[in-house]
Amino acid sequence: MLLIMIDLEDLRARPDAYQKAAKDKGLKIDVKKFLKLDKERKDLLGKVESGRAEKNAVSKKIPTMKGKEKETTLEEMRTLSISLKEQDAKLSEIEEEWEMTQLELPTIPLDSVPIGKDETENREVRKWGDLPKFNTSSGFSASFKIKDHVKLGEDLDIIDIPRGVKLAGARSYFLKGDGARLEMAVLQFALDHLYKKGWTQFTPPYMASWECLMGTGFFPGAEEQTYAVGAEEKRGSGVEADDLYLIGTSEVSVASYHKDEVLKEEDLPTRYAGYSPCFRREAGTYGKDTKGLYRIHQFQKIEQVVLCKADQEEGLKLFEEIRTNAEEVLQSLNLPYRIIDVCTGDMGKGKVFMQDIETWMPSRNSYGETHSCSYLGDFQARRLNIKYEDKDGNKQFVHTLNNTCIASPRILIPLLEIYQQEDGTVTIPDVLRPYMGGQAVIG
RNA sequence: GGAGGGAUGGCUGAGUGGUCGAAAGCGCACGACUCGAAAUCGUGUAGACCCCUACGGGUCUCGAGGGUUCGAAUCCCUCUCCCUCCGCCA
Repeated sequence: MLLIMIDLEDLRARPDAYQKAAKDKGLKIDVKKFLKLDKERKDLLGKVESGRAEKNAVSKKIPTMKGKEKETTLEEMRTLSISLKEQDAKLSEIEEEWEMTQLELPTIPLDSVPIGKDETENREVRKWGDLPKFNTSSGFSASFKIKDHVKLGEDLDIIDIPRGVKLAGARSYFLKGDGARLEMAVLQFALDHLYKKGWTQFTPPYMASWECLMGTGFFPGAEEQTYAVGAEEKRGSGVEADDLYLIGTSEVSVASYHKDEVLKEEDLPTRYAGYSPCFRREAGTYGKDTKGLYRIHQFQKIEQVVLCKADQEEGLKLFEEIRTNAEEVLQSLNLPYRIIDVCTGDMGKGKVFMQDIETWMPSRNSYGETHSCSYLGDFQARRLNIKYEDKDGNKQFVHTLNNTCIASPRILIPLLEIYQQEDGTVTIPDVLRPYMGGQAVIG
């Protein structure tokens, strides 16, 4: 099955725009070289196809032939067959590279996206909420001794990192008692928030195939970041690996829900809320964010996944919608946050527009990423082969978007640290109390 | 884990080497009939890629990959998935 992951016509029409996008996103892609390969493929394909056409035509006539004519024709056909096979092999070789290169090609970001090489060039858009009073520019200094979430968790016996590490190695943890209950409460609160707005809740598979990881754009690229299941057992001779992978976000499963389907326009946009544990190897992050629950191998997340019409205006409207949903959750919890325009170098090859939400974390004395909102145009839809039929009966690729609604335990960092009291207890935010049997305090 | 059966177009389902990208039925679209509708009749109805201004033409696809053959839905090998029965089990 031939994979076409990009709008080839568009690429052929304006290669410079793609080359610029690649450069801005920091990708080592030579668009000219790809186009050369593309042409090579096309030329050879033409040859191979006309060869096959001839073969097919003659083959059709063979049953009507007799005697010597038949003998010589068969002999000729045997020779033709062999040379066709050689050409086929060469074509496959070219197509393999052609497909692999396509997988690396970027989408073109919106003009409004800041151009920059990494996260240091992301741009703050706006802030919401007042920073907690006990926090000053020098970090913790207040009328009482402030604790970070690790100390709070330890003292309250609601987070147990040492035992997590004992069982499963670095970046593992237990939530315990009210800590575990608080996590469930905040997750359930976020789910209900979406449910009230008509969103459809999903508990998806937590394992997904290579096609899903590739289709959502995580592969190639994030292999090192992904846990594979059954990797040692390669079977078959297909090009696709048939391992399963633990998902790093339910976006992988939920966006793949309609893989290879043609949807009806009136069914769009879909508003899907995926709940799942998320697994990340965090390879290559040794020494980074080693303390506490910020960067860990396993967490839980409610993710918003939207499929919509191939219309940028509508896409951006939905982008606002899903970002607002997340903001509303943070506002209900009264957690200060800011919105960040993610720059080209930090956004990933498939993204067209991306904003992060960062929530204030006293122990870091800074905002820390808690949400990531993305508009991917038809990037995922092409890879996943998800189309819709518009009013005129034309089939088009959908556009996809996604945003975190809430991710835990990272959100527990601001939650515990900001709501801590002088007596060492933690006040439970009003909106979460119904989910904890009316409980008001952890202490 | 043991034993069998299966995978064909939107669906049901025929097809065991060429006349098959594929019967028939259903569904759907258009047309005729009708005041209108139902029924009936007629016509059409997979996708991807390539060539072409267009008309049109070509290649590939019958779960996936490979093989045999001039020629494969059909024969051979490997894999995947689904179903039924038995066992086990949250």
